[in-house]
Formats: sequence, C-alpha cells, structure tokens
Amino acid sequence: MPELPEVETVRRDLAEVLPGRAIKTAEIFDRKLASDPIALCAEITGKIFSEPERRGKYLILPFERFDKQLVIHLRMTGQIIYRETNMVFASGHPAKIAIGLLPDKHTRMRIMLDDGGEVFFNDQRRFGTVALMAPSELSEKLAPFGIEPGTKDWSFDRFARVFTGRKAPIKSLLLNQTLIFGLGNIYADEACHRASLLPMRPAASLSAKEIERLFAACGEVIAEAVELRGTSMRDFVDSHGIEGGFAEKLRVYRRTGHDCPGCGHPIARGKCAGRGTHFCPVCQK
DNA sequence: GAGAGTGTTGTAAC
DNA sequence: GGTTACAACACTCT
Repeated sequence: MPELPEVETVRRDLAEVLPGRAIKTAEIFDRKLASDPIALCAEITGKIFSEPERRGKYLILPFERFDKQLVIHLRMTGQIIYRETNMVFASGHPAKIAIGLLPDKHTRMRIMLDDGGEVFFNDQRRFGTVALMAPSELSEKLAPFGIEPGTKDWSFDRFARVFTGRKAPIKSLLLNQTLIFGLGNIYADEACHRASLLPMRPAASLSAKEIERLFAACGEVIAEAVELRGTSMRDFVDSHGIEGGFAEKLRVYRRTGHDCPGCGHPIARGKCAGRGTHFCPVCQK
C-alpha cells in the first residue's frame, strides 16, 4: 500500500522525467477519479510540469506559469507509471506490471507528453483521487495534517506531545494522519516492533524513554524504506512498474508465524485500530 | 462458490 | 472532542 516511502519513490522517479515536459493530451477514463474530469483535463492540457513535490502520502505535481497543481492520492492500490517515448517492451521484463501493455482495465487516467512519453494512473480498487488545486485550496487541504518524518516539524518535542495523556492505542495515533503524517499500516507495525512496544499499548502508558524509542523507530523505518524505494506487498510499483525493495526488510508485517528477528518467537497477528496488526508477543511490551 | 480479508480516508455514529 | 465503525471498490484467499 502506498505510504510515505512509496509516494516519495514515485515522486523521485517523476522528478527525473517530468520537469520541463508539456502535456499534449490528458484523458480520464473513470469519472469517479476527479470531481470534474473533463474540466481538469482541459485545464492541464498544454501546461508544463515543474518539480514534483510530496506531502505525507500526497503527490503534488506543479506546473510552470500556472498556479494550480495536480494533487494525487494513491489510497490503496494507486500506481503512477511513466512510459518513455518509443519504449520497446522486452518480454521477461522484471516489472510487475507489463508497462508495454498499458493502458489496461485498471487505467483511470492517461497523460500524453509532448515528446511522446506517457504517464498512467492505474488503480485497481478505484479509491485514488486526482484534483487540480489553487495554492490556497492546497494549503487548506494540508492544514489539518500532523508532523511528517523527514521534515523540520519532525521533532521529539512535537512527537511526544501526540502521545501524552491519550488513552488510544499507540498504533491508532501513528495511523492518524492529523497527528503523524505519512505512516500507514505497514510502517506503524514495523515502527512498533523496532521500538519494542505493543501496538495496542495505550499511549498514555508510555514512559519518556519509550516515546523516545518510538520516535527514533518511526524516523528510521521511514528513512530506510525510502532508501530501498518502498515496500511492495501486492500492488505497489514505482513509476517504472518495478517493485520496492523494503518487503524483505519487514520484521513483522504480514509475517504471522515467522520467527521474530529479535527473539525467534513466532510473530502474532491481531486487530488494532481496525487493521490487521502484527507483533512479537515476547519482545514487544 | 460464498464469504471474509485486505487497508486509506471521509463521514457518520457513538 | 475523541474515538470507532463503516462505506467506497475489486481482487485474493479460505
């Protein structure tokens, strides 16, 4: 599932190819994708991409000399795939998606670039969204969100404030985007394991030392996952259609019954904050 | 072959 | 107010 590291991977890929390229045509095949698909496509036609940005799990594509920006959320199964000019599709390509075969039945949007390159928005479960926003709309949109790993707001002070005096399980706070911006189910479970804390522990029960461990674990797991270009479970691929490298680094997520890398005890699975939750019942306390 | 599970976010309900 | 439950959807697994 695309969380911060996966969206950042896509952003970095697009940053290498999009800036300076103009949109020749844009088509939206799924009217549910945007509130006014026809107007959106018309408005971005002819515009020139500038440097892609990201906030939390939002991908933001600004343009040169045009004050609106494409704001994309991949939700559960969204993918942004870039195909360059006259790409020759070789059989046996390692890509999870045969990008030579796009568009396919999951393609919700296609952008053709002036040099023949194409950008596809694929989304199996159709939860993803695309919107064209003015700067004021965008800042209003982003205002409610919390502190984000890797930004200047990411300080122990502000992190600790999130956890003090709250009865909710730490995992539900980690998943709450208005508190912590960018973590999802995978990295919440992984951060808890790295911090040796049970995801269902009430936040208020954490000692200062434990909050410190959790703060460090969140920062580390996100940084490592960004470095390895994200985690592919079922759906995530980068903009070349290639899977991320963090899946093999996972210690607990979707590893029920496997040995805990810390103590060897089998990883357990339960439910916390309404999500499948994976943990080691021995090393996490 | 039916039914549960998958997990993000907005909204509704407590 | 803070938290929880559920719907949106399509596909996989039991």
